[in-house]
Amino acid sequence: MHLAFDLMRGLERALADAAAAAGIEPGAFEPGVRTSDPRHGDFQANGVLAAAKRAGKPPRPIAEALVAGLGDDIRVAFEVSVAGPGFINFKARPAALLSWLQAHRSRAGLELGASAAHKGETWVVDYSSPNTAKQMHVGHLRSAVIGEAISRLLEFTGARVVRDNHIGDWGTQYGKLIWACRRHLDEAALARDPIEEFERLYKIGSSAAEADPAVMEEARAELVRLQAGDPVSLALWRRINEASLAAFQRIYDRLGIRFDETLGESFYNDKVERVYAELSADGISSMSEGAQVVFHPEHPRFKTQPMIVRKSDGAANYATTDLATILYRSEHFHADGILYVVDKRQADHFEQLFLTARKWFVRRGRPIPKLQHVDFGTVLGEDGRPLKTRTGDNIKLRELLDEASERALALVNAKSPDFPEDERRRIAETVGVGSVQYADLSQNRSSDYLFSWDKMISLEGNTAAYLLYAIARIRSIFRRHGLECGDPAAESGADAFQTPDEIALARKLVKFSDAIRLATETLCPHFLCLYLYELAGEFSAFYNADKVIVDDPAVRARRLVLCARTLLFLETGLSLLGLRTLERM
RNA sequence: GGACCUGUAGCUCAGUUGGAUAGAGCACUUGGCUUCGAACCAAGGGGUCGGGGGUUCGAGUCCCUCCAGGUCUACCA
Repeated sequence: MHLAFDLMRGLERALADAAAAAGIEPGAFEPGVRTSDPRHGDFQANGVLAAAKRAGKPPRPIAEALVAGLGDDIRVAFEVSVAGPGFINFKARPAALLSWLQAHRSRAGLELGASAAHKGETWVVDYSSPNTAKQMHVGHLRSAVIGEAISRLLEFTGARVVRDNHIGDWGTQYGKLIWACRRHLDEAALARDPIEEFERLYKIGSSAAEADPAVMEEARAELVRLQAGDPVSLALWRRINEASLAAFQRIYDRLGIRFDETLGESFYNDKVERVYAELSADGISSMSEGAQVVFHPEHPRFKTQPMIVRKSDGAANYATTDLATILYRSEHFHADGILYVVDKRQADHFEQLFLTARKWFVRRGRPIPKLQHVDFGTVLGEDGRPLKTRTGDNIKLRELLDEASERALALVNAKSPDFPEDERRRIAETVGVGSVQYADLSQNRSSDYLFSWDKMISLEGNTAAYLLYAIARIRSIFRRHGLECGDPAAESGADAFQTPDEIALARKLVKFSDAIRLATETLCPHFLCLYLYELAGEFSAFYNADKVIVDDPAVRARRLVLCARTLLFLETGLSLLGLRTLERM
């Protein structure tokens, strides 16, 4: 029995064929296959109702005709029935479930099946993108975590992914910072904690400039010197960047992030002239109040609210570099798509940016990449306001991860006191950081979310710890019985699933492909989280009801298939979300 | 003022883009370890899906309107 990776797609094709054979015009029938409530089956086709409506005929006879026209391969694999007003239900037979699970037994095999979705495409993912000379704080968490998960999902589904950290390493704030560096730099403090020292210096520069117009003027002069390539200014600027990137990387290491490119704003310094010139020559931009701007007359708001591409003082702003960046990504990486994993408050900016870029590219006859703002909401404290410390400062990301790790360590110490200390620490870091990542990913990214230590680290419900625990239990079964996970020998002779809990788990397993497809299509990792949580839940129920290591070799083999695949899917799924997993905890 | 987002169980959230009797977790009640890890499982109560109108075989989901909260709205990113 051959079953494709994506069972839903297979059913859609079979139904389309049956419709053609039944004389329904192509285009008049959209199969509309969805996963369904387990009470009804595994998949259902909703399309007959709409087609019948259009044709002005009763739906049930049409559904029955389609079912009668299905090929033998479908009938062998599924129980097919017509229900209600005209739904077609498909319930996978136990033998088909086993067959699918035997065909998808490795990560490489899953990837092969999934990679059809974006094969041959190049996607640039723009995420994290902090400003240099500052610590990363909670505000930087979501972009980093969501961006990494989306990058991994796209890669898994066949795309070439360019992870680009578009850092803020240029702009007016560097004038003030360098002004302060020249006067107040404390080399000892810099050696101890460079970012802290730069933050201190920036505060000095910023408040001095605010208090004294002469200082402001000097700061501006510093910026001009830097832009002119003054060696002392440039050396300071490089030091700031190096120290900042090193600090960022320490956070990224803990989150499992590694960028392919770090092309910050400064990289586009010499590329903005072309933006000014082309937009102006193409008549896309105009002059208003001394600035070069783009209006969009067809847009209800942007007909009066312009996008400023060059400030009245002649300088570039983020709109300018963002346009130059799109051009670079298009010409240099040949991007088919560019994703911006950025706070939803910047929605207006991206809408203007994309409108402008498309007009510009159309005028120049360039291929237009798909442009999407992958937005996300704010992290809120338990008072419902943006998460801050008690004193009103931003919570540093390093301290947040430290606390997560510490809280997890207290738990590991309580639950597994006999493990060696260094292992307990490693487990705590994996559980703690993973809990932060998972808490963020498991919620719909577009809405704000409430950050609660207790919920996150309580390790109950839809949390990282629950999934990691399921993995640890499966690993334990194999370890205890001296078996290697996924060893074909241990699985040979398996017969079809029989008990209710075996069948329920197997039915959940074969929907892995659907979860990957859904999460990737919508760029919403929480769909994958939800699937993994439900999978772990089905496993726990099965584990509680059916003993795996039993004497009957056929029963043991089929249960080992379930254990091995649950483990594979949980580990693959978590790694696609950017989480590390554990052997034991 | 305008535009956009949000409103689902006491609390925190899902709801596969219009499908069948709206689902989880927490909290609460009850039961389950001499048996592969109880960081677990099983069972139970809890809802006018913010209000009202509409579209259709069918609406938490789409359109209109009102209410409440949030965000953005010309040279910061």
